[in-house]
Amino acid sequence: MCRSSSRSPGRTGGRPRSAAADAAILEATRAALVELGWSKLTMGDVAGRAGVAKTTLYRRWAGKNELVVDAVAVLFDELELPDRGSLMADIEGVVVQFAALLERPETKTALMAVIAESTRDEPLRERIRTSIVERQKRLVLAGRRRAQARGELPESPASAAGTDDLIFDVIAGAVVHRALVSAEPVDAEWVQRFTALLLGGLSAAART
Amino acid sequence: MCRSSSRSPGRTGGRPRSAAADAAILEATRAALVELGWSKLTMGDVAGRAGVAKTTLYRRWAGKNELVVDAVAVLFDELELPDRGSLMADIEGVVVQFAALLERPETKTALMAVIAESTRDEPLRERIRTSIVERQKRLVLAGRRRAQARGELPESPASAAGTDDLIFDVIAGAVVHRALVSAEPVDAEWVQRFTALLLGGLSAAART
DNA sequence: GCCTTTCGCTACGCGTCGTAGCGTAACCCC
DNA sequence: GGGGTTACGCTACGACGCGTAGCGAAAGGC
Repeated sequence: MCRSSSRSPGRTGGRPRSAAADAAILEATRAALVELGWSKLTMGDVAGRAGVAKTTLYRRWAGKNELVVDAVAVLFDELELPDRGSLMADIEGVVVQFAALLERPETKTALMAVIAESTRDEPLRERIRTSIVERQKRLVLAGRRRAQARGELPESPASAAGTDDLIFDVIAGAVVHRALVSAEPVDAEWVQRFTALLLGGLSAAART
Repeated sequence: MCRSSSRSPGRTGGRPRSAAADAAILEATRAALVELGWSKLTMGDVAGRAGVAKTTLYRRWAGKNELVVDAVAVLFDELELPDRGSLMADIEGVVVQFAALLERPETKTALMAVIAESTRDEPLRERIRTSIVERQKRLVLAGRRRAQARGELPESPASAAGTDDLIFDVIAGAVVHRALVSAEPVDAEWVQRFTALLLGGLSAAART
């Protein structure tokens, strides 16, 4: 996750990295994102908030991009998919959760910024993929399997893996676009209309 | 669009702003985005490329954000929706076009960056909405009307305006997410699968 | 030909970047 | 409990981009 994991693993002895400092830095980064946003966030400011020296930050993260990815990634692990009884209810539930997560200023401001930077930074893109994107596909996987167990979707349709990726891009993309680009509220009515659209497409695909 | 439009309109006399300089600056901004990306793009560099003084940039744009929005907005006007004979073909066509536009480095890198900044900058968000988002909803509107004329969609379904917005968020969001977040290719197979999903949802909604 | 506005140019103070060097503190191993 | 090793806080530094001010010159309207 952070630079410390890329140190030579066979080493011994020496003063270990302070885990408390790691936590304080990531927390300070999120706080700074809330107050300052992306462009006005500085490494020196984060260091001051966390009560550590600026050099300590640079010993662990290469720069602002990597630091913010790690600070924000854990927020996405809050997403859950409890069994709400039907595929429709499950989808609506996760959409509402995701929209609420994107409403938080540290999330919305950081997510788009690091994605923008990742278009010119291949290692950063890979970091985002592994730390955020791939981890949350678990939600789609769980939802599909549960719907299959209920009989709402056919067992193992052709090329299920590609379908999971497609569903993920549609759900996450639509919610992000609605919330951040169109800048209109993800309210109950929109969620219901979107879910109905997606569900209609899924059942239509199941029929063929 | 640029600051010049917000000057006192009733003025008279004086040396007029150079339209050639405007064009050169916007072109230089796109070139700089391709080479440097967002974070390494500087106002001084753009001025140098455009062959104008740095002060000239600041006379017309408040900063990097506003400049880049104007430089990128015109690229989205290239999108067209020729009649391809069916709703399915029309959707596939516009998705392919949009994906190609997002493949261009100046587009992908700038779009996400200005959206990120807009989460903390209300005027910038409004500028993006009027310059980019609202203008491209014309594509959804044209596609729906054409499909209705063909009999593929029912005339004036309940709350068509909200549906147009929903379709726009789903299409644009899914393509952006696939291309920039998941960072996987928007190839012919994906386009067909996505279009089938969307089309299934639309026809399912039309049946109720 | 006068007035107004823009233009290119130079220079400036300010803040952030990312690094280097130092002395000190914390920990592991023997 | 030393000795070795590594992290830490602190300070200082050069480099660079920011955004503005002031100047003389150029370009157009009336």
